[in-house]
Amino acid sequence: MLPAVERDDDCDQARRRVILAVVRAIPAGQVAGYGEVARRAGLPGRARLVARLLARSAQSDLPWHRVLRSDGRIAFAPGSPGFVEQLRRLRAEGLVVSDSGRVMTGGAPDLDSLLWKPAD
DNA sequence: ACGATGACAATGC
DNA sequence: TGCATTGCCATCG
Repeated sequence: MLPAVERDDDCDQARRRVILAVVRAIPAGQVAGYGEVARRAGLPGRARLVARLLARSAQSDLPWHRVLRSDGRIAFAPGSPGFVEQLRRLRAEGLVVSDSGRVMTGGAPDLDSLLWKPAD
């Protein structure tokens, strides 16, 4: 049987696991915001937690570069190593990113705009 | 306990 | 678009 009581640590680990799963679920060529990831993970308002987590966990299969700030820009300071790397990875996936770090999604391919698209 | 900090977000100008 | 302000959460010294 499972332990009668889950340690607080296990709870945190569960959160991490879900967040990473959400990030891994972002399709190549698409992006998501920190807050968006947090919400999908069932942790509304914990955008900064997502950021902290991504900073710590560097798994090879983790598409951390697809996570952007809510304004659609790379979170790293322009010119910083992380910025350069993320920019490189995003462009490698076919995304159009300005040198300033802004990702051009070609409108707003979020759920709403997709669901409202009349016909095409 | 308390203030500073950070891969953030929402709002207003 | 860009910048400043405020709110939030988790760590750290």
